[in-house]
Amino acid sequence: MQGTPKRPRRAPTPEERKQCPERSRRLLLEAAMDEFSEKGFAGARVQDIADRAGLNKQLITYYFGGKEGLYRELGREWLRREATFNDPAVPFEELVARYLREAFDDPRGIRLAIWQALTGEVGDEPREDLSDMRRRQAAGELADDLDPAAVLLMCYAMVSAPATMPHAVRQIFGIEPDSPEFRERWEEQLRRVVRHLAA
Amino acid sequence: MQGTPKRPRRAPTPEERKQCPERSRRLLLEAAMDEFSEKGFAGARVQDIADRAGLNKQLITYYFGGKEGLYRELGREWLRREATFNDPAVPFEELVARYLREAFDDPRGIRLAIWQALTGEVGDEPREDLSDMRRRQAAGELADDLDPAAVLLMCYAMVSAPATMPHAVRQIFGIEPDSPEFRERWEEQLRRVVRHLAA
DNA sequence: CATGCTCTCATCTAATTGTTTGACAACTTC
DNA sequence: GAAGTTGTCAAACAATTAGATGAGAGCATG
Repeated sequence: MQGTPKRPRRAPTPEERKQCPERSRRLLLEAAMDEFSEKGFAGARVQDIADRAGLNKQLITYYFGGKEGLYRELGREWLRREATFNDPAVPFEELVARYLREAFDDPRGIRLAIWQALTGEVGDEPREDLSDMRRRQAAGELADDLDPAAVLLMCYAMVSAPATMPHAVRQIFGIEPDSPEFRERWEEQLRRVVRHLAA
Repeated sequence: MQGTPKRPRRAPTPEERKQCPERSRRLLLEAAMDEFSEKGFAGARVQDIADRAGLNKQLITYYFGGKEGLYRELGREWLRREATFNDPAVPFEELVARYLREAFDDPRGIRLAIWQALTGEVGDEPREDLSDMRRRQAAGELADDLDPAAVLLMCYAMVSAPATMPHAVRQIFGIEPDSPEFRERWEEQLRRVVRHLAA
């Protein structure tokens, strides 16, 4: 127990030290999104999150009250972003394609959602509004014999598929789920299927 | 450190003690399937698995070499079962419906697979055989403009959807994913969609 | 420049958890 | 029935990990 007399701590980049509080919070959230979406809540390590953010892990307790608080905050944040989609003016096929591209570009949100679903967490999201789907059906964008709710769920499932079952993609297609080839092929097929559901 | 002098251990049901080795293995595998499919590898506790099996947790090491060994064995076992499906004689719509019922009756396999996918485990399953799908397409069970591989993946996704996104089911349908109402409704819609993909 | 507040860090602590150890019962074989 | 093997268990162990503690910088305000 010899006391290394506390080295004066090397400068933590003084100029970017100034506006730290908000910056640190942001860094932690970003790092947490990476870790949690990759390994889930149980699998993620606060040490890894802190390392990734380049900060001390105690800050997780300081800012979010601990690992779980950080996780919850992440969920809340994602929910806020989620809400801002669905443009009634754009055709359904295009809407789905947009969602898909978003999912390809950053699968973390979907992965996080799946993890939450698997671990049985119950976020109290409001009941989904189906009136837009019904309108599209009435406008002929969707066959009359189909249930708008079911179609919506199927679209979710298909958009998420590359993230939730990458192994199946490899097995069936023989290519990597995140390769440009697959992206293109999957989007095209998704569009065709949507068209089939209109006829 | 007073030695409780080892109570003679209450009888572990002597008659069913006889054929234990295989029985214990089986019990552990079954319990492990429950736990792992419910909480994933990181979330599952060997203690819980042992409790559920009514056995001592040390037996997990004894039989499977530890938690991870048990997990792997489970994956291998599932793969064996998976292989025995796909009857070329039965129409595609019916095939999908069967898969779906299987998934509803015991979602553990699907949940386990999703968990493995999420944690990025790479089981080296062989390349999926698409010749049957192509045959069906040629026979008119599938529209010509669709990619058989894509349709197959979509079916997987739709069958798994209730397990992978129960939250979405509640949000969109407003009912429980495992309720008979939903089961029925989802199967019917799945059938209709498959029919749409044939036209 | 002293004082106080905010942000940050290194270290310690307590709890959890997978695995090891050693003992002992059941069954088999001789 | 003695000896050895196999199956089972309880308790100890070692590693991991989330959170607590306390101290020290940065920066504002008096």
